[in-house]
Amino acid sequence: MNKPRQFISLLSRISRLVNHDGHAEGLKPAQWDALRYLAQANRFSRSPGALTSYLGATKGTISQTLMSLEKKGFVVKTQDLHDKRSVALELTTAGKNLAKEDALQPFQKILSDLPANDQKDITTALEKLLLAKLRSDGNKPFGICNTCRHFRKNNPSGSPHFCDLLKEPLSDAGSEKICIEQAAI
Amino acid sequence: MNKPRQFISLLSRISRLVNHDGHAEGLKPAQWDALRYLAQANRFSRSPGALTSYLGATKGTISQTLMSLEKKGFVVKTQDLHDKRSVALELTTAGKNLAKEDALQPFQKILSDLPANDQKDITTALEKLLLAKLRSDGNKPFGICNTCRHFRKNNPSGSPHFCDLLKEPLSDAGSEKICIEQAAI
DNA sequence: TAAATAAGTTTCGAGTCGATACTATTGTTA
DNA sequence: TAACAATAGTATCGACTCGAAACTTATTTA
Repeated sequence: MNKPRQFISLLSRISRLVNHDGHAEGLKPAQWDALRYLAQANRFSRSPGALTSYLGATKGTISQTLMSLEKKGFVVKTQDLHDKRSVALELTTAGKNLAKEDALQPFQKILSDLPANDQKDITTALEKLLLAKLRSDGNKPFGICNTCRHFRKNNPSGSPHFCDLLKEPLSDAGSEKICIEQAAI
Repeated sequence: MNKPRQFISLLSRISRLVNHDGHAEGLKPAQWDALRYLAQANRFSRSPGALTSYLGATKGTISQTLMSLEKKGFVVKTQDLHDKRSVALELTTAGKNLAKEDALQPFQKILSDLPANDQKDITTALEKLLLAKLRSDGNKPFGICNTCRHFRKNNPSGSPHFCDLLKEPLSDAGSEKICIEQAAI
């Protein structure tokens, strides 16, 4: 069997299993993806547009998914004060609790049951593959705030940290979250 | 950011990108999955039931997917002679040609552009993860025929190889294919 | 200020997917 | 061997997915 075909097979089979596990707790895979994102994204990144870009979907699809999550009581929408076109998304308490019971927990368990160096190798491999694909597609990486070139640690006045791009203060917790503007140093 | 969440994020994001690429050439991801499988499966494994088990879907869903592929002219169904309940699936010439232009080719290119040892590490990692998950879910591995405990190489009389489970001769090409009965040695 | 752009929503059509019910055929068992 | 169970698939339902395209408001830009 030739190597190329093997890689594609592996990738598609794993994706399928991931997708399959995404049917849990009455949600669909896409809804879990949105919930997971909203639980991890910082306040600059919790909008339908950011979610659209993160998930690589179209605006219409995201709109539908958010509508479902809102109807189920996991998400609330509020209008942005500065830009009246924009919508700010927030998880409800129920949404936050559900996000903790992630549908992909079984997969997490699989990993945890493997030897420690396998765990590390697998995570590293997935990271490399994801970044290469994102770069190739020209998509934003959506990395962690405090790994960004605009992150300024320990700003003396006020909040502990600072975003030099958005000119906004950052809390300790906030700087651990996913940001749509994150760019490698 | 805690490690567990990171792994789940990586996994779900990659799955999503894979799924996204699966919308190509007028087919859907599930249809590509079926096409890819049929292009690789040996004759004992080209049935709706085997495909159902391989893809971890329900019989109804597979029935629908196959109906689409049949209507598009990529698959033909024939009734099994021995068991009149069973259906044998075969790719048409168009189906075989399409399978060569796999929708996940872009992903393959991503991998090929990485350093050789990264390619190997990533493939190995995916293999480990997939096998661990399949084992945990109690699913069949659907491995390659000639890596099976029932594979007998170079049977003297007639065809070059032999399956000791199904008591059937195996060609060289056939023994390179995916089999539903494959079991680790 | 008019035109372009951007953020979201709405609608459409084909497909997905789990669940359930159903048909036909084959195996088992009493 | 007749009755029952198991197996291979199909059909239908409802909620959802997803790309595409049309459409509404806002906000920029020229």
